[in-house]
Amino acid sequence: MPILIPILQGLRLFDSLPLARLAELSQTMTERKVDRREVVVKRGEANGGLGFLIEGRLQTVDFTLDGKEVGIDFVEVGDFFGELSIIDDQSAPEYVIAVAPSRIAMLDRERARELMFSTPASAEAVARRLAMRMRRAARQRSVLALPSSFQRVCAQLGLLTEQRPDGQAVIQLPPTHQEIAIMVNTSRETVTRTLQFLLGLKIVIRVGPDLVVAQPDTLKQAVDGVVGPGKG
Amino acid sequence: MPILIPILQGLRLFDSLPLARLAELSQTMTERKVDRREVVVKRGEANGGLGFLIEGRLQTVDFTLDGKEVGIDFVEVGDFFGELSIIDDQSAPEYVIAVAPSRIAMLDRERARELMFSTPASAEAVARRLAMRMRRAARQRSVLALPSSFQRVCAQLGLLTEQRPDGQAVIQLPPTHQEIAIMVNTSRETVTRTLQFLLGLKIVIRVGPDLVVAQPDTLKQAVDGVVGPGKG
DNA sequence: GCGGCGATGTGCCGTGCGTCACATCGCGCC
DNA sequence: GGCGCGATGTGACGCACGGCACATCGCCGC
Repeated sequence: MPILIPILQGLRLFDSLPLARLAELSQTMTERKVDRREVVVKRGEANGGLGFLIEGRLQTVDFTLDGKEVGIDFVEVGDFFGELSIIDDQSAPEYVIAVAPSRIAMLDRERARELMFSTPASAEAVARRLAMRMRRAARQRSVLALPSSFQRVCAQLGLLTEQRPDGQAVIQLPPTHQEIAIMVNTSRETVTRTLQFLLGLKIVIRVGPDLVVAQPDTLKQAVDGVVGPGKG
Repeated sequence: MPILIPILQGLRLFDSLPLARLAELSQTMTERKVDRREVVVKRGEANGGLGFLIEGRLQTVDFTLDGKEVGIDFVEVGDFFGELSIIDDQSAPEYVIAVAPSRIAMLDRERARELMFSTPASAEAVARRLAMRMRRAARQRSVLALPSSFQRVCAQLGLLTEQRPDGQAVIQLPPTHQEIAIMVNTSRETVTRTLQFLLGLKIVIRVGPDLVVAQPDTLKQAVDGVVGPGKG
């Protein structure tokens, strides 16, 4: 099933591509719908293609050496994923699962490789995307390295925050406590307790399904360990 | 001061380059010697060039949000570094410091950018290198996500191990306890105690300045939490 | 030799937080 | 409505480990 060209135009990697080429590619790509929790890419899989997220939200996850799940990063609409194993011909380093019902498009390995490296512009786009992932990974690591669970949860909340146009710092559709716990290497209960603490001091506030960070500065102090349970 | 061409030929990024181009580049590059502990790239620096490690060993480090140091990865001879800020024109995401006296060569930003993206082959080499870094980062993260300090230290030792041709698993010139502690987010004392435990059971053995992993399987069990202090 | 410094080893104490256990809530489905 | 299931909240317990303090060791310069 070919993919509609307007959809392809929404994908960043195709930005610099002439329409004719797009039309050509659209014939070879296939669309797939996935449910929440469904696995899109298995770790260890080789020969996977390049994936594009058209709608929904994906998460990359891994497992620790002792089998516990670790959340790594998110894939947002317009992003591609699965590029690593195409670049270095090794197996996929992590799982990609859907955290919301999603639509994805797949491009086979050979064509993807050609697309990525045939022109300097696209090669640069790929490199830029990898660079962005590296920076996100670095940020995530500096969270993971914080000494106390309480601080890590606060820091992760900081990372999840988006600035709304009206200046409000909001966490839209926050992950479940369990998901946050997995990302910052702590227990679900500790996340609950930390959130209770932050809600109690009105540092963050519940607004419908979203969380609003009412006191971003205080949250930063909590990350630094200045503010916390048993510290006033 | 130009760099000798044979030295440049030892650098992976230049593999596919014609000799004439190499000669040209050698004129514009400068060499620098750095001492142990010296800072090569500062985080936040923009406009840095592309660095190449000719001799010695570098480490990328960062600081947590609350100021503690975090070890991230190593740069080995023949690798390049500082590529992120050239790719995406943002400031350097982390520090690069020398962990051994080193010699490095610098190529200025514009020429580096041209070198990286002018040909598909070099663009691919850059992408491959970024991919390798991503995979290393992923491994490091799966260590950081282990629940207990003891397990993390053991896992880190696993990562530091190299297979020697004679089949022995060796950690050559092991980092100091403090450096290991920084990498796995624990305290120096815990690293000491863990090593004492492993040495006591002869799971690892000291051989001169190096560490030999005598029982790789047992070390793996320690990572899984099967073997450990208070578990026989 | 000696002095200085960084790396290592070890005891002890206090506590943060992982874990278990259970209550409650909210939502979708029949 | 009522049932079931996943998400959330909360108390209690115990121990791993971070932090401090101090001893020791090895190396380098002189």
